[in-house]
Amino acid sequence: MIDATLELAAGGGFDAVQMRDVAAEAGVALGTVYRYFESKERLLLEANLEQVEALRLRLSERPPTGESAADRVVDVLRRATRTQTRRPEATAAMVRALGSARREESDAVARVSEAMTAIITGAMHEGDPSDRDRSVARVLSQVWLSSLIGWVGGVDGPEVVGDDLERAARMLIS
Amino acid sequence: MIDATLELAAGGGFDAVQMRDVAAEAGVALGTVYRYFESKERLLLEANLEQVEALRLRLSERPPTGESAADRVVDVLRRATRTQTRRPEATAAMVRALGSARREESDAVARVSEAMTAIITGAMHEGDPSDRDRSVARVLSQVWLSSLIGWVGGVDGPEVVGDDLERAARMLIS
DNA sequence: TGCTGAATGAGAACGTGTTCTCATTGCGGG
DNA sequence: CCCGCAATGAGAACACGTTCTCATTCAGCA
Repeated sequence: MIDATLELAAGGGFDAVQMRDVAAEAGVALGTVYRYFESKERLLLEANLEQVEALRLRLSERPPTGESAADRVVDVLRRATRTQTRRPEATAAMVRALGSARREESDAVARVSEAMTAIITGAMHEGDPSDRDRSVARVLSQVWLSSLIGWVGGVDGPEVVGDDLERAARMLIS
Repeated sequence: MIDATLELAAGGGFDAVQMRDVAAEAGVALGTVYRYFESKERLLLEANLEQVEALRLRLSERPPTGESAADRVVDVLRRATRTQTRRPEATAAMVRALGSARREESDAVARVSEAMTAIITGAMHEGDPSDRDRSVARVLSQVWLSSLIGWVGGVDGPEVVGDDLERAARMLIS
């Protein structure tokens, strides 16, 4: 079902992910989709979580390059941004799910946000992050989300996301 | 229509703002609502814009207190946060509209975000903001949006919004 | 083999955002 | 006063997320 979701999302964004189509594409009944995912948002959030975890895996295999912590964080964020902007429709669908999540989906939203924060602290340096590291990473993940919302909403171009993140990272990590 | 929207939103959040009810409450036909607001999101975004402009007005009448730029910015952000968290349902409705806006509403999203950024640069000091000021304000408005999304989505408590903003402001403005 | 209960399939049904149709109203120009 | 026309009212109609119903399948078990 998640594969079907990603495929439909990549094709036409949020609106193209229609629950009936997800069910058909996955070869199950509509009720079965709702047995496992309580809403369309959750379905997209779980798909998003898979993507973020995949990113985390790729990063652990091929760690970020860069001399300073700031450089490494910028590298990670730009790589992530490039991955997202390469599949604009799929990203738009998942970001929209993030932005319109209800209370019932708060656990999924929290997992996505924690995964992103962990990716950023991981790029800073080896070992446990300090409190300040965690605060910085949290801010960056918030900037990340808002930038993506601006991009998928057509407010900014795709390059703005990376630039915003780089500026924020360099201001926060000295 | 915007008054009706705000009233309904204050009562029950995003889901309580039903276009038929907005029309009835405003004493117009459903088609008339759609003549002036192309979608439910736009209706809520225009309502949100009014709120943000009202905040800007209040701040110009009663400027933020504080010795340093950081203190003044924190004061503004905390006041704004208090205003929002006092009407949780209305805020939830408008934030959800912001988070799920489509391309057609990009102008409204941009206006909200610009208004917020202007409020923050205005709190820093008199006169024109520098490029760095603008970057800092942009980051803070992004943190503001993401924090509100986290709050209305039930991920964080209301106090987290203010704390996140204060931490971010103090890290960015020295 | 037959029984039981959970999972699933198939599809109807409902609510709400959105679109469409068409008659009515009201106003400015002849 | 009447015409033309844009705005509006009233409500049907449509699309899609969500819920519900009920029959069928199938694994585990006696």
